Amino acid sequence: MNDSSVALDYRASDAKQRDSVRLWLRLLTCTRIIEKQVKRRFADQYDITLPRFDVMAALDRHPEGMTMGQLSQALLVSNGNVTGVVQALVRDGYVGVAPSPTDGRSSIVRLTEQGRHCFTGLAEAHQDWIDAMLGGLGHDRQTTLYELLGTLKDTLAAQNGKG
Amino acid sequence: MNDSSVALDYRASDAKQRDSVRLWLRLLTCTRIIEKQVKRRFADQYDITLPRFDVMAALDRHPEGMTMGQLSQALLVSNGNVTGVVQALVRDGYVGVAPSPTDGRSSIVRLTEQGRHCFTGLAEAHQDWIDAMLGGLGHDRQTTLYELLGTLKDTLAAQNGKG
DNA sequence: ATACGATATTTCAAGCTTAAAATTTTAGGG
DNA sequence: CCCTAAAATTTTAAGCTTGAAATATCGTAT
Repeated sequence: MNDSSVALDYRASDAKQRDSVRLWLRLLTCTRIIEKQVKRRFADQYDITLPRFDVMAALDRHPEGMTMGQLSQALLVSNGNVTGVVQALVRDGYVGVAPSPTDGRSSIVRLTEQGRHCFTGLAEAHQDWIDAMLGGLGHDRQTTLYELLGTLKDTLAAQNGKG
Repeated sequence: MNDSSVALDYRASDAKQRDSVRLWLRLLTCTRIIEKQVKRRFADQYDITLPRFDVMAALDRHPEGMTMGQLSQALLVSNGNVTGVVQALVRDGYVGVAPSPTDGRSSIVRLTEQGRHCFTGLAEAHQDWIDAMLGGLGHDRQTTLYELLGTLKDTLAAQNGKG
């Protein structure tokens, strides 16, 4: 068992290693650990990948359907990426694609009945896993962490505008 | 510009969305934003990928060299993955591979002189970017966040042992 | 009507990622 | 020396990811 902070902490013994880099590495480590867990459990227990879950989650929130472009924007991934993931979900019967009635360029992607049913179970399991993984923090620390990450997200967004 | 928290926050309007899931989504969003920034800057300014930087960073900390297996362990990625990334770095002249003198199965990977020189610049830029991105938080909040993430990492590790 | 710029999507090439199978070498017992 | 189990690595197949190029369609100005 390798301690991931040590693993990812390049130049750990280097005094020049700046605090913010250490913070970043720790943020990255925590995220990767959780992501890996979730990914593995989805694969083991539901034979589904994280990107497919993400697409289904987005579609679940939009029963009216979404275009490829909307999906791409919502998930922060490229257009071409969405194409492949959606095609896989179509093959599996979880989503359906229909031409847009108003725009010949667009197609509307929707969960099928099977897809919606499947996703319900997926989402519930997902929430349980996350609850179990983060619950150990305790309510107060979770709240503080949530707020700090909110501040971080805001400062990042502010820089994004400027830079 | 899309607000990523909204984007990733599936069932944002659903009261059943649990607090820990919201926390997880925010953690994920922050990490992805920073990772994407760093990735893009490495690509634009140095024509290098994140995984290659990671390998070089690990090798920089081990001037004596590392085996493929050690690299794989240190970076938390698979064996086969390391093979490809190292091969790319060899092609670029940044690392060299030599057979292990003691174990015919193993090869020792090291930064070349060019690789070490290149990495110095990379690491400096990397630290500057992270500093700029996280610095806006302020020192106290950075410290608190660092500590909270440490606690999270510990509770995750504890579960890993049990689960 | 037609031409043009903008928009939506797909295709493509390159690269990262993993798990599983195959390969090679080591080390130890006959 | 041969056999075998374990260990290190590579290969392979499948999938995700991106950015750029190619298609197709829309809307509009002419």
